[in-house]
Amino acid sequence: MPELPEVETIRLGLQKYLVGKTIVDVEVGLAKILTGPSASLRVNLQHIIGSKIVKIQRFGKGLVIDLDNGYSIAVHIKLTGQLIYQDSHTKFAAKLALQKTGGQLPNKFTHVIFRLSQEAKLFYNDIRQFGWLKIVKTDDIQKLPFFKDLGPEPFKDLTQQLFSSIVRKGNIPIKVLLLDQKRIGGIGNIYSNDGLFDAMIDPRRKAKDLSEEETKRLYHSLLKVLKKGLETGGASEINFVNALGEEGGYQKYFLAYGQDGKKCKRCGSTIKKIKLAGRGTYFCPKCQK
DNA sequence: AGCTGTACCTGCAGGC
DNA sequence: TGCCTGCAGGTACAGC
Repeated sequence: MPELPEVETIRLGLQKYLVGKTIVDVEVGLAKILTGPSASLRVNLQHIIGSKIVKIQRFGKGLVIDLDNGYSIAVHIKLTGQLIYQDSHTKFAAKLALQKTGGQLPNKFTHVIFRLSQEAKLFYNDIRQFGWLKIVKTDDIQKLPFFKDLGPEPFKDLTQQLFSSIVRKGNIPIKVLLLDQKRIGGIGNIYSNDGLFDAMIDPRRKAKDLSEEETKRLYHSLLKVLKKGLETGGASEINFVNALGEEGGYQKYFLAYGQDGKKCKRCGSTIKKIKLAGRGTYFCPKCQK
């Protein structure tokens, strides 16, 4: 599931390949995916066609493609969105990871195609159509609903002290708190499960009941699993691929996520699966206290 | 205000 | 084989 490490992996790829390219044309297959200030798609596209890509930013699980004319394209890939870059040199890599869809781009899940300078293309694919792309003035990015309320995020402004104060205020299970993007930005179901496993903390415990020492341990465990996710290029459990269409490797290192019925890597007892706030939650009932 | 439950979608696994 | 059901999870929003 795309979380901070997965979205950052995409950002790094886009940063490498998109910066300096000009948007020549845009083809939209599913209108609800790409929106902008106007109700007219044609008017919205006028804000980006002919402009040059200058920078790719990430805020939590959101991406922002900045253009040289004061406009940006904000992107949220949600669960199954993919941003895949292709030019004459990169085609082959993308083909490998897209065998499920016949190894072709575009495919039936391609909803937007950006035609770029130098014969390059950027495809937005999304099986479940939950994701979105929004054309917006660069100055207004932080006014968008998702970005406006985004909490501090690991490796940026989330210090250990800040994390502690957020946890102390949480009158909800610690796992549910970790998933709340308004409190902390960038963590999703995989890394919350694995972080809690690494910190040996029961996901059901009320956040404010954690001791200072446990909170500190959890902070470092979260950074540890997120770092592993970054190093391995993200988790490709469902549909995640990087900007070249290649899968990541973190799924080989899952500690607790998706491990129900398997042996706990630490104590050997069985990993259990429960539901917490409607989400699959995996933990070791023996060593997560 | 803050929390919970559900909608948004589609593919896929499992049961019969 | 094929139909049906439930499940997967990030965010937005209705409702308590």
